[in-house]
Amino acid sequence: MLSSIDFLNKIVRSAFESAGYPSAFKSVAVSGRPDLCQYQCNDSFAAAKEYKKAPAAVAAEVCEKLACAEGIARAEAMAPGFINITLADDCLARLVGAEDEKKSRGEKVIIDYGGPNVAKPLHIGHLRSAIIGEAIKRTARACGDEAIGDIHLGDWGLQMGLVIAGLEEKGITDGFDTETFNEIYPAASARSKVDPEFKAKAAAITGLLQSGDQKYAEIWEKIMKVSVADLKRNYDRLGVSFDCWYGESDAEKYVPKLMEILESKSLLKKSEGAVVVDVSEETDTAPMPPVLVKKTEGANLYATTDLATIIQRREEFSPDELWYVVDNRQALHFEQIFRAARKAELSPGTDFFFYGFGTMNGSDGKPYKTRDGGVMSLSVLLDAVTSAAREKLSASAFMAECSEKEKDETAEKVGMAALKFGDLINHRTKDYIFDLEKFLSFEGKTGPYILYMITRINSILKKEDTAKSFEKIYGEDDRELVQKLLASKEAVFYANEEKAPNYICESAYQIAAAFSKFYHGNKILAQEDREKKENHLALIKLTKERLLYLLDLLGIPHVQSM
RNA sequence: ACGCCCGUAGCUCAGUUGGAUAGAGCGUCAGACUCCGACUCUGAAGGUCGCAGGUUCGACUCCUGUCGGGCGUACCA
Repeated sequence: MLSSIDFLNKIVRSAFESAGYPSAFKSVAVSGRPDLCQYQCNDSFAAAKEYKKAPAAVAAEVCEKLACAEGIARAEAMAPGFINITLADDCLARLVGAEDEKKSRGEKVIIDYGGPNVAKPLHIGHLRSAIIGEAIKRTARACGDEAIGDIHLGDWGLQMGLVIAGLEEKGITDGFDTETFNEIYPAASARSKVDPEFKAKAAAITGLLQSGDQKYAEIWEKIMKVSVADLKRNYDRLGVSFDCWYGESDAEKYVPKLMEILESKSLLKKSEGAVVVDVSEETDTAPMPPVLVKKTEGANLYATTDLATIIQRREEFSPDELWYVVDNRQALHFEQIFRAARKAELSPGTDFFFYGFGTMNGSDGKPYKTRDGGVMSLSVLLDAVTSAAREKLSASAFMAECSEKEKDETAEKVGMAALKFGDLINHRTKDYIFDLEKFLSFEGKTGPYILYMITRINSILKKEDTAKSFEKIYGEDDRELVQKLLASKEAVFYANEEKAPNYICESAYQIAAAFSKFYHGNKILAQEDREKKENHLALIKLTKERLLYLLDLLGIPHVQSM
């Protein structure tokens, strides 16, 4: 599929040029008035200003040039100066059926997302980073970037000391599993808040571990092995994968180097006992707190490992860009990190970006909790979604003859599709309300609705397929479907520009809905006109391919039938 | 106190460089199955885009002020 906007941009640009307004043209857009035209260009207003003419006159001149261009069905100037363009059906069909252009190799990007802590159960706070980060990564790749996903494990902080201390108390040295962690960590964490002695012990263990103590290093290795395997299971379930499983422990090796650089550039300062880097700038209108790199007692902090990680990534990958897909609430922290990294030139030539996301809330608008007010673990949530999907699917006649195993697999996929689509349809930066029933519904903008439309296409193609390619539009319904397919090209582009997967969700829904309308209005298999039938089959095949492509960018699974 | 984000239909939310009549889903109401999967489709009602100014040919979008909500502001990550 080729971009209709790219296609039109070339034509309209040359029309502006030959009409004598070479510098005014910027871009064509999908029309906001589909009753008038398919595409519009508003740059006659800019041209009018620049060349001191009436917008309507400019629009008329440009339209005159456009009228004879190939592929254009209509180009009309409308008061006060809009340029309205409609493409010819055969042009639309040609664009939608064409092979994709090869993407040139873009930037090398490292995407930091996921960010789970080792030996602590994944909870719903980790959900958005994982699924948004995954969608952003896949979209970036589709748009030509070389994207590397790094999970950035929290495997080196105080929580490791707490878990080890907890294990020691119970005399556990081996044979533990994630269940053990689920018990030990919350208990140890709670105890450290009321029992200073225990906390000191955990801190001491953390210190020993970090300074290379043999005994603790061995326990740490075992914990890592068990925990990482468990994390992989959870992320697999979500369709999320990482190229690198590096963690804070890997960055720790770069801390001496970091301190050396900061020292050599005279950026370190003592402040209230701690060692800090001042990152305030003269243009700041608000106070900017310094970055703390060493605690009073000399230990490292969050910021220290984040900065060291930048060095690590530079040495291994020399990335053009570094993207952090992290909770909005860490915006200030990363602003500080970016400033410190630039000031110390930790990775010259690398641009840093913070792509924050909002929280998932309950129906009360507050962060989602379990019934007793605790933090809900991710696996509990995923199980709940899957079993609700299983329940829903039990009404399906199409599932009746399937084995229990197949039913389970389908329910898992439908559940994940519901959850991920329900999340990603919301704008990344905003909080949203988790509503399982709504997400799982077959009606409206949901994952299951889109999957359902794919199963309908599958049903038809199973009965009759075609090897012919799509080349002809017959009526309003298929024209609209073609336009929605073409529009998805721009949706992917904008999603990548803004790191906003909701554009892709919306586009997938638009395609599915347009297909559904087409499906209801046209008999495909019973069509007597052979050529028309072949074209319709080819069109729904294209539709299916496009939907699968968009779902894949979102990291959303699909099913053959449900 | 300061800073950032949000406020759009009854509810949940979109809204691409400022563009034509502000959109969608759910819900409500009225319709559509002898037919490829009706868990679907068609149509209708529903709005002073929090409020007040300003910039502009044109503002949900930009600027200022104001009200309401969320979050953040050095030794947790």
